[in-house]
Amino acid sequence: MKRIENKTSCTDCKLKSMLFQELSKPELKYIDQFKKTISYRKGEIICCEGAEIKEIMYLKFGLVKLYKKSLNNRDQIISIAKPLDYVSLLTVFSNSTYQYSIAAIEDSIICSFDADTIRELVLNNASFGVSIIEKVGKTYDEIIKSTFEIKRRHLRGRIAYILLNFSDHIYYKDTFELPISRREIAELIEMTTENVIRILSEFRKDKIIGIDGKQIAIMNKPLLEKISESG
Amino acid sequence: MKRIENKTSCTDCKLKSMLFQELSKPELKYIDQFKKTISYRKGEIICCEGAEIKEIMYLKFGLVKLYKKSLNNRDQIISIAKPLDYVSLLTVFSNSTYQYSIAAIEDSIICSFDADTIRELVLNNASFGVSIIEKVGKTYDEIIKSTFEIKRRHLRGRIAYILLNFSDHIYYKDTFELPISRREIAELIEMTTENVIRILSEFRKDKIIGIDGKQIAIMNKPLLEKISESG
DNA sequence: CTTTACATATGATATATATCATAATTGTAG
DNA sequence: CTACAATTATGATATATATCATATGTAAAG
Repeated sequence: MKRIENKTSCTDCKLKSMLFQELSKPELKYIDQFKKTISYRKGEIICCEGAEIKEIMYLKFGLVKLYKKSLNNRDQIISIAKPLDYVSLLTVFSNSTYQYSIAAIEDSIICSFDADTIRELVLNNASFGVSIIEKVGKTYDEIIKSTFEIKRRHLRGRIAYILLNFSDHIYYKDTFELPISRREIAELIEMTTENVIRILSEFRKDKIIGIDGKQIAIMNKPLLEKISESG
Repeated sequence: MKRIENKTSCTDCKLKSMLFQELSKPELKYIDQFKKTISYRKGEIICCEGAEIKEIMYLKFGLVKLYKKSLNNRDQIISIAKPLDYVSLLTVFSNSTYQYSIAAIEDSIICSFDADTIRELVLNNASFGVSIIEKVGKTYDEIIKSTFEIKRRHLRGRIAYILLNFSDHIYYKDTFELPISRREIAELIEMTTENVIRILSEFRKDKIIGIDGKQIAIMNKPLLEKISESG
């Protein structure tokens, strides 16, 4: 189902900024030879935990979820990543197999580079290495921060927190379409699907949000923020 | 309360292996000039979340906890680190302030290097940079794995899991002294202090473990493992 | 077009876990 | 040595959350 395209060269790509800004033009041209640009449809799996890592992937467009599978069919979503957020995968330099699975939760475009080639580049360009350390470290710190924030809240607070997160840090709008199902929200903030649905309904009845399927409209943001903080 | 010593030079240090093996002798001599070796007593705070990062610290001996403070006086322990486990701090290259607090939970010895000096070294020695990426990435992946394992268990399973963790990955013995209080165990595996105490007592009554204060003896390991897996 | 599976929805009930209360023990500061 | 605080301990109770049951709507499969 995945389609490979190859239009933009790395030298012209505006999205290289975060990571590849340390690379020279010749270096960019060099990695461009090994680059694949792959589109994934919403729902498609990009990589599976345990599989061998052969390439380094960069999210250029879309939204993906990082998750770990649990035996009892209850996965845990580690984080939701958006473009520029990070090079998926974090694990690349430290492990030979993927430690997480990744799936597209919106139509996405991934730039994929041969892992050995990137490794070679780092050895020849230390400041490129530093920018990778910086980016990877910041991403992990954010994952840990977010886990911390979720764990310290009760269910209502968790729902409020995650709605505000979509609004303030992903869509930058008070009206948006949830990219994931109620079940996946449950896997993201550690609760049951029924309670996600129930609390969303409560918020709707209290006129804090409007719901139309996956469409969410935040109607009383101050109250939602208060619930996120203390509820 | 912290005492600064300076006996071993980095060139002779057996603990440099993980990270500094990529450095040449002159480089080791160079960082040696900026190195401080500091001893901390059990209970002492090594650094505080939010403070400016001026040095990179390496745990040479002892045991420390990485934790985040919560408003309601209920901290969350992110992980327990032992020597060679990692350079504390993970955050060093990605943030200007500490994202976690660190405290000694056993008498510990920390090697502390000026952060700018290390940064400079990385820029001059790319393979040193690669080894940092590898080590930091692996450490973060382990933290996320352990969080995943704790979240998917019920309370009894969590207690079993953490006891096995001390036994199998920290002390390599079935009899050991807990380095942390029941309250800290609660902060580590996300439950209340009372329930930690209660379940430990249950395990004692069921002859799975022996308890004498902080001294723990695992008496029925197969059963403890079964509880960790499915209980 | 029917069948099947999955997502959303809501109520009733069960249960795991937290909270509250109290006491003994241990550690610690004066 | 005494006084105070923190830790360990256990029981009773409250409550947050999960589980079970059932229904409707919606999307995928034959």
